[in-house]
Order: sequence, then C-alpha cells, then structure tokens
Amino acid sequence: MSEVSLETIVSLAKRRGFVFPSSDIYGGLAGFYDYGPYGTQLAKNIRDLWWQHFVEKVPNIHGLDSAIIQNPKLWEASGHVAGFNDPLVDCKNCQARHRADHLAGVDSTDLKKLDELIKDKPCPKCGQKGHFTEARTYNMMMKTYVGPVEDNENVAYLRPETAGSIFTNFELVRETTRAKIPFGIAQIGKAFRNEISPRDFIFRTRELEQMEMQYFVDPKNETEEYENLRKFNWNFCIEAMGFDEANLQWHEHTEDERAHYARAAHDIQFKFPFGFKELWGTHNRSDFDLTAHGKASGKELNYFDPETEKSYVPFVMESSVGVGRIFLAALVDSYAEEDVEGEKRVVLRINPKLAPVNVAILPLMKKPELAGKAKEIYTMLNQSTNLRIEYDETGSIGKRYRRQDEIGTPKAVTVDFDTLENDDVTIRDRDTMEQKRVKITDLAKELSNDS
RNA sequence: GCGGGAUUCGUAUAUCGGCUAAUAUAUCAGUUUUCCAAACUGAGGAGACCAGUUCGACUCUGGUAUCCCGCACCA
Repeated sequence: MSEVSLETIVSLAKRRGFVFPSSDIYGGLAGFYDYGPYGTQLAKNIRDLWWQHFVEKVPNIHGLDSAIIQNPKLWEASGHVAGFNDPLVDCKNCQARHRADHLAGVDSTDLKKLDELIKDKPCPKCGQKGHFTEARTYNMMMKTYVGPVEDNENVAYLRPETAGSIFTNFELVRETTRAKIPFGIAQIGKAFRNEISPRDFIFRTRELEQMEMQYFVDPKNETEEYENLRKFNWNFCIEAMGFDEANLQWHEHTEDERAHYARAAHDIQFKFPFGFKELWGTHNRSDFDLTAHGKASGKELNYFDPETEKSYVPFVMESSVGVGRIFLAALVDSYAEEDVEGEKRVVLRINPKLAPVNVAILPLMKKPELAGKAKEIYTMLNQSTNLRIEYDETGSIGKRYRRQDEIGTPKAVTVDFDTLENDDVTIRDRDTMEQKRVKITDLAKELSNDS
C-alpha cells in the first residue's frame, strides 16, 4: 500500500497533464483547478463508470441533467439560503472564529439579537469574555444575476449541490418514465460553494462536480433501502474503482455532525495523504426535501401507491460523491514506486478501465521502417477497436515504457525488426513488465480482452 | 478567515545586492539495429505579481496572489 505525499501527487498531476492550477499564468485562483489532457480523460472515465453502474445497468434509476441556475425559490425551500448565511464572529483576543448562533444557543440569523446574546459569553477557545466582533454572515452560495440589471430582483445562485433540481424534477421524471417506487434519479454535474478555505489540492474546491443519486422509497423500508445503498456505494469503490479496501473506512455521522435534512448519514472515508477524509456520502434525507418543495411550490410531491391506493411522501436515500475527490483517491490508491535494477520506477496501477490511455504503440527505434509499421498498427487498432491509443517514438524504448507507466497505461505494443519479418509484436504489461509475442492479426482481440 | 512556512526553467533543488542566474531530471533534434528512464553531441526553457529602499534588487522591506502546515469552517 502506498504512503504517497500530497506534494508527489500534485507534482505528478502537473508534470503529466492531469491537473493544473486554474489560470496558472495569472497566478491561479484559490479553489479552482483545470484538468489537463490525461486528467480530463480520467475524469470522463470515472463519470462513465459511475453512470454505467448507477444508471445504465439499473432499470429503475433514471438520468437527469438539469440547469446549474435554478429559480432561487428552490434554495430558499431547501434551507440553503438560510443555511448558507451562517452568522459568524471572531474572537478579537485569540482570533478564533465561531458560529454566533451556536454561542448564543439559539437558532437565529438576527445579527443584532445575536450580538446581544453573546455579549457576555466566554470564547470557547481562550475563555475571554466580551471580545467578539460583530456577527457577520458568509454566504456560501455563489451569486449571479439573471438579466441585464444587477439588483436584488435578479439575484440567482449557482447551485450548491445537484440534489435540489432532482427533487423539483421528481414528478416529471416519475410521470415520463412511469416509474414506481422504489426508483432513483441520478445526475452528474457541477456545483459551486464559496468555501472559506479551499484546501488539500482538489479535495475541497469552490467549483466541484458531483455524482449524485437520490433513491425514492417507501418510508417503511427506509432502513433496509439505506443499508442497501450504503453497500452499493462501498462495492462501487472496491469492485468498479478497484480501490484497496485498506484505504477505505466507514464514518457514521453523529447527530451533531448531520445536516439539517439528514436522519442518518454515513461517509465512506478514503485514506488521503492528509488523513482519512470524506469521499462518499450516504444520507437518509427522509421526506424533508419533497415536503419542503411541495409546500414552497404549492405542488404536492406525493406518491400514489396503486396497490394500497394510498398516497405518501417518499423518503429519499441519497448517494453523493465528488468527481474531484474520487479522482484524487484514484491517483493516491494506484500510485506506486518500486526499484527496477536500482532505478526508481513510478507506476500508476490504476484500474485499466479508468486509464487515460489503454495502449501505447512504440517502435523499438525511431527508424522509418519500424515507425512506419508502428503507425500502420496504430491506425488499424484505432479503426477496429474502442481503445484509447497513443503513439510514441521519441527516446529510448525503456524511457517510453516508464512514461506510460507514470500515466497508468496498462499495455504497450512494441514493433521491432522481427515484426517486419514475422508480422508479430510484443505486448508489455504495465504491472508485471512481462512481455509476450502476439501476431498482429490477433492484436485487437488480445488487447480488448485485457481492457 | 486567523497564525506559521514557502514561492527561482515542466519538475526537484542551488547560488548571489552587479546575473551572461547554476545543477539534476524532463522536453526537442541528432549519433548509436537500442526491450525497461544507457551514453554522447547540440537546442530551447525560470526568480509569482505590484510597490519601496538602492547607483544597481532574483537577493533587502512592504503589500497582493498562490501553495503547504495548524486552527476555525464544511450548510
């Protein structure tokens, strides 16, 4: 198991075109990152794999792709407008920052009232009384304006999570798919949060991409459905992503940790270089969302059960994971260094399905006869398979193997002088470095089997 | 947001108040019929940004930005 440092991952990510600081030439922008050529492909492969497992292969889960900007009423009903307006104070003595409403012991956003209530309270950190700044709010939702005039009438928010619009589309999806409970709605998309302090590379960013699935169930089955979803999420990490089980653990939220909507919450934590941290959340959101949106919109979001002929508000079991986080986990999980004849070899032992490049085509040397043959094979495979193939002729053959190792390419095909005589090539394996000789006519089949 | 540290070729490091900024590696071109980062030759590539001090600043000072570490935050 690897104990790779974050610096090593950041350096590799930049050096090999996985992740760049956003607007790098201007000095970057905190909380935002750009994905380079290999990173873009890796992220796409992760999304595709998730979509396959959560939508395409599941008959009663349906896909959705909703707008990033929604009617602001949605976020009022969901509790985000209030929740993202946490009143905060700083202790002028020790600089610690606290939630004013927590200090006051009340649930309020009235800043003046809170100032009054906490006036004589001690700072939880240093114990000093009467040193708090005035309460301020830090709205964590990104604001924008819809229409040409920037005023309060036109305020809108970039969604802070993808879940909201799944609830607003609940009835339309149910109707168009004729779905019966239990069923799910899944979505992959960007969300935005004005995090106070983005941290740990791409772990906590201000622009994030979520893969979420909300599963609507009969309240009487909540526990069973919740447990099933937890297992499903865990299995995806182990079986589909191929993560080392030793890098994963469960964390159950205590009542204090839980969000306002959650009846139960379990995180899958991954062993990042900065510790075990949340990778994937499973939440029992109860009927909180459908009830809230039903009330606020005036359109009841009930489900009529045709068997019992009764209506009820379904419970929501939520599965939520960030693309950036699972991307980072994939790099950390697969990064390995080993000694090969006294030299250090860096290899990403990543799930072949996720690898940005499946196959590298390499002429043994940059000779016209070898390069020509290799390019022929490249074209042939490109046309006859769905493999992602890369051609490389610069540098020694050993150097090119190591280049591909570093980006996790599972197979390399090498064209040598025997190829010209016998129409066969070697396939070199990323993990074992072993080679086998294969006829060019069998190449497509041979490579497709492995990927 | 608070406190601490850092910022020099793509990456990792060095040096210096006068810089023509060094080394390794990486990259590119070439030589070598070369299967695990070989060697050799050559090429391109840098002091985050903005001010100040100074005859002169990559070097000193201040601010800003970004990254890392701790704290807080994570609805």
